[in-house]
Amino acid sequence: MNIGDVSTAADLPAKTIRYYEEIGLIRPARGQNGYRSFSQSDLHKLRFLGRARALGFSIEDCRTLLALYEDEGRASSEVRKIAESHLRDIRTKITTLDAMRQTLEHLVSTCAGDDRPDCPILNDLGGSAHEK
Amino acid sequence: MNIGDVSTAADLPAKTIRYYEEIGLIRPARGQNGYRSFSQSDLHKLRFLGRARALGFSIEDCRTLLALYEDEGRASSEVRKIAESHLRDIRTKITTLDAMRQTLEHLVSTCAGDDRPDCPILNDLGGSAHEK
DNA sequence: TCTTGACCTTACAGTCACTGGAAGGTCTAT
DNA sequence: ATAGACCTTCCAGTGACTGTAAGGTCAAGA
Repeated sequence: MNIGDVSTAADLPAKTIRYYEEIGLIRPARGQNGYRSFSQSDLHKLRFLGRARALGFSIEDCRTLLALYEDEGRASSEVRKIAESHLRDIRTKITTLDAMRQTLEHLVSTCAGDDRPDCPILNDLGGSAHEK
Repeated sequence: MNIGDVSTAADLPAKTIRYYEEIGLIRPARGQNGYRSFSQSDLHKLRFLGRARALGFSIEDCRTLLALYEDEGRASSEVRKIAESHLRDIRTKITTLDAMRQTLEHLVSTCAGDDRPDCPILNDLGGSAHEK
């Protein structure tokens, strides 16, 4: 399969697949014409990577997870440790974003949003609530 | 004030403040020795930027918000529009992260996490639930 | 056989918002 | 005079791609 075929099959941009090769996540063979020639195994890895990235794992986590996936003798505790650490990061991000959301929702709700200059959002950013 | 003073006062790294000058968010004066010389107004702007960034606004949004803040004749609808758009982005991010969190929590809970190789997390990433 | 267009290749720059480090100038206190 | 804490600029690196340019390859139709 050429890169366009696996791009469609794995639902990843061709650019991304080339990038994954560049950083050593996959090592597709080459035809005489210089084109990359992808095996079923390559495609399978790309799908694995696509799913792991969709769950927010970093490229380095993906590299480790893929190695564990290929290692028949792995301990599932290794995998679980990575997933739990990532889960903690995600929970932290959600907490941060939720605090932003609450603050912004409050500010937006108190802003008239008309053609007058008075604006609680700018007042808050300007520090009116904390100083003076 | 020198950069170290405003760095402390605005709780922003000196590196970040130099970067903000480089991209034209602030324009501190210079002393004869070439050191940046920050006014109270510069400090005020830096605090504004720090708060806006903490709410997740992009640098370009910050630039616009700062300009609106300085513009006595602005319409609050301009500000509200930016805040609402940003709020939508945040809500989308939270939704995405929450879906990741749920999937990961489920996967982690079904993984023994011991020294055996069997691992539902890797099985899922490998596509076992979707193919075969 | 020629040409068109869809595919493929590499290489380099740009994204976002910083962050790190090197190499050197300035200021203050001893 | 010197030490150390400041300050300066400049360049490179981060993560994970994405865009663009310049060119090579392949299959189908006139």
